Amino acid sequence: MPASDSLPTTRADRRARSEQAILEATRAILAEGGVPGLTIEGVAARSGVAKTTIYRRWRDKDELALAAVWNDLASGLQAPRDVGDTRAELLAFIEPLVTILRSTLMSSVIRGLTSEIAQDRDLSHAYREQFIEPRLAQLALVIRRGVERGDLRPDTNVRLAHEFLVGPVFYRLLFSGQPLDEGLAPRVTDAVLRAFAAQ
Amino acid sequence: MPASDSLPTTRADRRARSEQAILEATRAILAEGGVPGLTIEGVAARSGVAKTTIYRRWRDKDELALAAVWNDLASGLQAPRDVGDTRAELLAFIEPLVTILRSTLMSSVIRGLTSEIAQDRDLSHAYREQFIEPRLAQLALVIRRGVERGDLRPDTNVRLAHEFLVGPVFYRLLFSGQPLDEGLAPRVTDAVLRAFAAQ
Amino acid sequence: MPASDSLPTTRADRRARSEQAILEATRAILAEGGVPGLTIEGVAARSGVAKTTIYRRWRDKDELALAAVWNDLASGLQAPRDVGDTRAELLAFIEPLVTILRSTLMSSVIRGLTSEIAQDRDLSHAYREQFIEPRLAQLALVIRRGVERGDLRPDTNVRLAHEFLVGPVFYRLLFSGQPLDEGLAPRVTDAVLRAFAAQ
Amino acid sequence: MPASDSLPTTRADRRARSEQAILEATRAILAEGGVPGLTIEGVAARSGVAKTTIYRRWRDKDELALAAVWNDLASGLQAPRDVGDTRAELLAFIEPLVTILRSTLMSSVIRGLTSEIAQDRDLSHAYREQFIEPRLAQLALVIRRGVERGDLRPDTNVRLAHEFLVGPVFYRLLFSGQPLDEGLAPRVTDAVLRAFAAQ
DNA sequence: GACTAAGCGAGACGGTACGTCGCGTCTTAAA
DNA sequence: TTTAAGACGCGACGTACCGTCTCGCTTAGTC
Repeated sequence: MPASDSLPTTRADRRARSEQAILEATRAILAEGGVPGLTIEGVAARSGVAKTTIYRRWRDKDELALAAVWNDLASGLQAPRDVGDTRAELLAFIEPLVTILRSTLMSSVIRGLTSEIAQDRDLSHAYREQFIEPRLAQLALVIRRGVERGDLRPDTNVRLAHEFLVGPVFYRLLFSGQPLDEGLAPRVTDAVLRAFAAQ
Repeated sequence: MPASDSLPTTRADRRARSEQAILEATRAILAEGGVPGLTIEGVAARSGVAKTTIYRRWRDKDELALAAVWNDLASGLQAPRDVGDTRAELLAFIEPLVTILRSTLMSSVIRGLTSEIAQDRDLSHAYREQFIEPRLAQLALVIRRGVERGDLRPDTNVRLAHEFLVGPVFYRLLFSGQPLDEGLAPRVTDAVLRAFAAQ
Repeated sequence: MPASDSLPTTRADRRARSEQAILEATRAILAEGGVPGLTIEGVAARSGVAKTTIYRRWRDKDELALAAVWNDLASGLQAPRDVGDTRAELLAFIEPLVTILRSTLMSSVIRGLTSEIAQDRDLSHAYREQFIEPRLAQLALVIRRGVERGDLRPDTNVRLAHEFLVGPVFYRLLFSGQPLDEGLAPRVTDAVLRAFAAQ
Repeated sequence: MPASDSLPTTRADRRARSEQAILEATRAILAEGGVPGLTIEGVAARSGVAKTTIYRRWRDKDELALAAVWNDLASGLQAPRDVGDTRAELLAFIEPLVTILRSTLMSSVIRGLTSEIAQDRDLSHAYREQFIEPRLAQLALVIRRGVERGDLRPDTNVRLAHEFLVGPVFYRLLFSGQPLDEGLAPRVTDAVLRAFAAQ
């Protein structure tokens, strides 16, 4: 801070620094009390930032919470590479999601935000645009390769397949309370393979 | 002496009458503004009942909202009868759920309560106990008959099958925004039949 | 008649017994939390009596509190006997009041009731009628004897003298927080004697 | 920083403006219904201020009520000037108190607050510190001059004299209901003069 | 090198709803 | 008839956060 010329502190720098402070504080609070424990006032106090600074960047606490976990969420879900094995690729598609949702932070954030995502027009739109659509695109490639290999029916519906892959995962997370254990991804994958097998 | 059909006003009567007034007001408010628009104060004002009377019966607005739709939810989901046709019975299991969730009231309530169900220990416990477990029991009968008929694999896992049936439905409701159209139930049913087909 | 040898329980008995239970509970609660801690609901719970039974006898918690300490208050303040010494008789008039108000129970009750006595028409009327007037009558006798003995001026105003005797005591109790110590009564007495001395 | 003298709506300004609105509303409500009629919610509604803003400044309605009349109370009770006449100065000490307490507003406020002042540690402390002690200091000067003039005994106890002057006034206000008429101050003054006369 | 304006911290404010307390009324059922 | 039991409408409480709105300070980039 005093370091005269060490940190040139452009406006963008200041912006970035307070943004980082906010997101870190948000993650810390989320880890402690989940979405219900998250308040803008709390984030402001913890990050040493003014409430207005937070409101300048995010509309409400839901957007903030999503932003706080966005990187981890997005970066953990990469497109499966072509490994010549449809089952392996489907597994590579769904396994990371299960793993991420097993983490306390991410699971509690998703649990807490689901109602908002399901209700808020803007938030749901953003969620689909930025999260679901890219995932569908990833899955479409896997399925196309599976069809070409003769593993999957040519008319396999990508959306439906996606719903079968992730539906059970979210259902466990949100409703049934069944564990997101290591057997889940393979079992889901196998069921999908059978459901959409060629012939 | 019971004055035939006047108003005998026993304690239970008063209790029941204000309970009805509360639940009706709750449904009306839910229909208008969904769970976010539901406030205890609003219900009290609309039902002509004191706030305390509401708090005497339900811990918070989530329990109240669930109670308000409970009857419709539970009564709409009956065990499929044995009709000698596994596909028809699976359809009879999942179709009513899709239909119910298509209604504005029920879908907005479920959307709004999901986060609470997923986060609140008591509420999630109650939800599983009173809602999921009975449904699993219903499905178990259908699957047993399917196995006996040679339609389903003997080792068909009821929980997994249930997750495959309802997971896509809730995923549409909460995240993808895809419509709960008439084709959904049959498509889900067929996929499950293939995924767990005998042989 | 049927009650064989147990308790004949006439209606008056029941009435008296619950009244005693109420007053005892009231005193206990007053001793613990003073007038602010006194609630009708608390008294009902503690005495095992229904709220309605309390309301049948006393209009509100102020009347109840006053009733609960009434006996002690009234019985402690007897008319000074003629002992041939005006100073001794004035002392015998004011000393017991100071002593009573030194007790934790009585002082906290008076502190807590003062505003009600000062504001409520009925309560203030009852207080004057049942408490102040008898005391004035007691003091009038003392003063008349003092005048006859030549100790006090013949035109000594009883009300004014009374105000001088008790005013400082209540002022300490309510406002100044000065102790109601043993020197207070004599000092007040002497001042009054001088203020109204003959000649 | 100096802000000259225009209308720059500084933070202090906003603070002062809402404070004035609150105190005015408080006085109006007190005038109408006394302390029992005073509610924070009522003050908020009448002053157009949020409840929280009131709670930010005063702990409860008693502090608020006291604050609302504080100026009138304090400004009305000035130290008697040296006029070379002890009786006149004692009268100048006690007369304004009687006059103030004759006003409907002030008398009803004091009646309503007395129990709180007598019971609440903080409030009673504040009352003594800010109100009684300054008055004792005023009276001490009067008495010192009276002693120097040979009107009062050299060992005249200021606290006791104060209690004799104000005790009767408050006793009338709170308990006896006797009027605070114009004769009261002179009679109290004369009695005190006799009680503490030199020789 | 001085000036402008962006961005920020600070924090007061109006507001909504919360969940709680105790009031005093009322009705029923038991003694 | 009196009581206990207890549900109820009601008013107010004090609290938690919300999102908005200045206000000055600090500083970066422009003239």
